[in-house]
Amino acid sequence: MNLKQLALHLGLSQTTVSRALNGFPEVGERTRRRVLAAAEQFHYRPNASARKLATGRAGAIGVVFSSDRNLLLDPIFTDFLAGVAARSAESDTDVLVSSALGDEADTYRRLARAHSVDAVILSMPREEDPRVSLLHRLALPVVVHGRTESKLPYAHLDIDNEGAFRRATEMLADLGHRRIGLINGDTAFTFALHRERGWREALAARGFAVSAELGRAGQMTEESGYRFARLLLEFEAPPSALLCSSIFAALGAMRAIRDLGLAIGRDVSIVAHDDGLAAVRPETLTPALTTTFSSIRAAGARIAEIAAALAAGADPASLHEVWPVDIVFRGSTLPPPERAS
Amino acid sequence: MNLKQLALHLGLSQTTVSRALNGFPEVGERTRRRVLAAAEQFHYRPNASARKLATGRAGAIGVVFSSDRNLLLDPIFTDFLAGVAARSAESDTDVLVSSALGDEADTYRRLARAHSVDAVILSMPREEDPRVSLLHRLALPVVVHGRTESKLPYAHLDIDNEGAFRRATEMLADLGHRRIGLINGDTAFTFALHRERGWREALAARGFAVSAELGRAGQMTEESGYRFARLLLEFEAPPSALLCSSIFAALGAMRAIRDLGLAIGRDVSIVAHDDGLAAVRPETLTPALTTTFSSIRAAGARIAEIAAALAAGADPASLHEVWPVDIVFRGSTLPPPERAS
DNA sequence: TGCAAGATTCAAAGCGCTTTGACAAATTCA
DNA sequence: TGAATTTGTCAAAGCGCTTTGAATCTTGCA
Repeated sequence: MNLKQLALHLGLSQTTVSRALNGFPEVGERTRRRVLAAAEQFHYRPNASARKLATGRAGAIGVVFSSDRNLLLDPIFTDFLAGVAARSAESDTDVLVSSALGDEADTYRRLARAHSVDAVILSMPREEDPRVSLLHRLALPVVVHGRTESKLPYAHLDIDNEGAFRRATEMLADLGHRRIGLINGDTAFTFALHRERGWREALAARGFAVSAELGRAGQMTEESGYRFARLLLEFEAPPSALLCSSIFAALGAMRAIRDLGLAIGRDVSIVAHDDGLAAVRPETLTPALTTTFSSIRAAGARIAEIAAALAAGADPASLHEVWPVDIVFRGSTLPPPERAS
Repeated sequence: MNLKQLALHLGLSQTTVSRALNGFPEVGERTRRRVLAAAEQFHYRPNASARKLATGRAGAIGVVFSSDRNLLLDPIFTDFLAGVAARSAESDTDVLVSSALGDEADTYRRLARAHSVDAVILSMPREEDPRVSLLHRLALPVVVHGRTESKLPYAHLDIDNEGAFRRATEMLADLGHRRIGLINGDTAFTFALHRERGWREALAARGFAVSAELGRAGQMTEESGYRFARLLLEFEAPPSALLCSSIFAALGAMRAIRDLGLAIGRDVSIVAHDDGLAAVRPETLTPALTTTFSSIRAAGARIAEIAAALAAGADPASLHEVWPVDIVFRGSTLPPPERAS
């Protein structure tokens, strides 16, 4: 059943039916009701492609699997995407997921030139990210999940990674910790850079030595969490507390602590960033994990809204949000054990 | 730059340019080369919507976040989707991700009637899954990731869950284990049902009592793995080995074993199903985990191919695959400790 | 009652592409 | 050399929708 048939059936013009369906004001109330009823009855749905062609808008937003993480996939992406998809569904927008084969820039160019999407979501930005200016040149609106250095006005939503890790570090310092290790994501990415900065600043503010060797960055997997934690804890003067950039890394760090015959909390405190994944809940671990928490799913949902606004022509310069991050205090953080130092 | 402009520039008709670009045979070789060169030069890309409208095919496949797991998201979905997206990119097909708000059936109806996609991928099917017949009625080709009871011909790709868990159970039995627990996914889903069946059959084949209480099913999270393992291990006659349906559940089970002061492997053996996630690698754990392994990413890639074939009109009845599952023997499985029993 | 203003409705022109059926040019064959 | 093919190209007709600009029908008011 298409518009023509529906119009024919109703004895109306396609124009009127289209307008009635799309809520234009110049349609009589009686007529509108008739149209709506018939559309309902025949399960009429405008053909997506035809509508796109006529309006020029794709009615879709794009998400590109960045090649950076193409091999090493981040499980939190599911939650993020679920947030995006859920909110997009509400505004009847499609979500197009593309994988960048080879050059990621090509993928964006393809999306732009084929007019497949009205806006794209850019994940895991780097401090200097050429993608933002590329998209600007392509005139493809973008909302960045995170932040990047750019003079160009670009919409973004980020969480306060710096503040979160600063406060977490301060909290550990308040408990008496002097040597606080950081197990971070790859600092090529802005979020990791910000976290490192927060940690570094808090240490500096207290006058603690900021030794680079206490800050490690890499993949946020269980295994690398384990490896880094072991490395740090086997130092002459090991840290008495560890900050982990992901729950998976924290799992690895906890394993390392145990493997070394130490107790989590009592011997080595742990704070982890929690994105709110259902698969591993920090509050159910033993001991329950102190976390910096921010729901990545909620971020996805909000980003979908921003993308929709952008697609509708909103000014990117006005679409900036930085969400505060909660610290949830639990059993994995205790004062450091008594020591000579 | 659109087709018209390109044709104008070349002094050719739109027809010829279109045909040249799409590789039709009736275009002169010289002409074709000219057209291709110009298209390259001007970065011409056909407008996706226009092409869809003209051809009637959406050039996209759909993936629906099932409401079943909408709240409790599965991190392995990222890997699956990455596989789908990567392969789809090769065949220039879009991947549309939709979230089912409310009734999932509505989402499929919407996709079908708006002709947004040429085929859909159905994940986590149940034994009796109304979605398959719904999609059949909607004439929307479907490829099921897993299997379901249905008389209708439907394409699917599944892994041999039953065989995997049967062999894993047999392997444990061969090591001398008599009481083997199962920590499974929700048996409302076929994959979990099959795994349970494999476990059950192996036990029965050896003449071991198949006590229902040794088989537990629920979410595949760390927490529920912990809970179930604890429950089982606190029995009067606890299992000496545990089969876990996911690496996350295995992580929880390992924690439970340790919390009870037991040793993984020596006191309680563990086998887990490994989907190949990078975030948690069974071979790097202590002890390294014995697993049934099948890359969910590879499955996603192959499913994208099947979906493309379906979209191109292939007969679903001919598109069935069941992949064998490898068992990878590692340190977490040892003979059971000597006991009175 | 007559007419301007407002409320509805419509026919037709795109949107940018593919594809059909016709036509011209080049080639082959008798 | 002329007819019969084959090859290469084109104009035009859609695909199903939105939207413009004009036409028609109601009202309200003088």
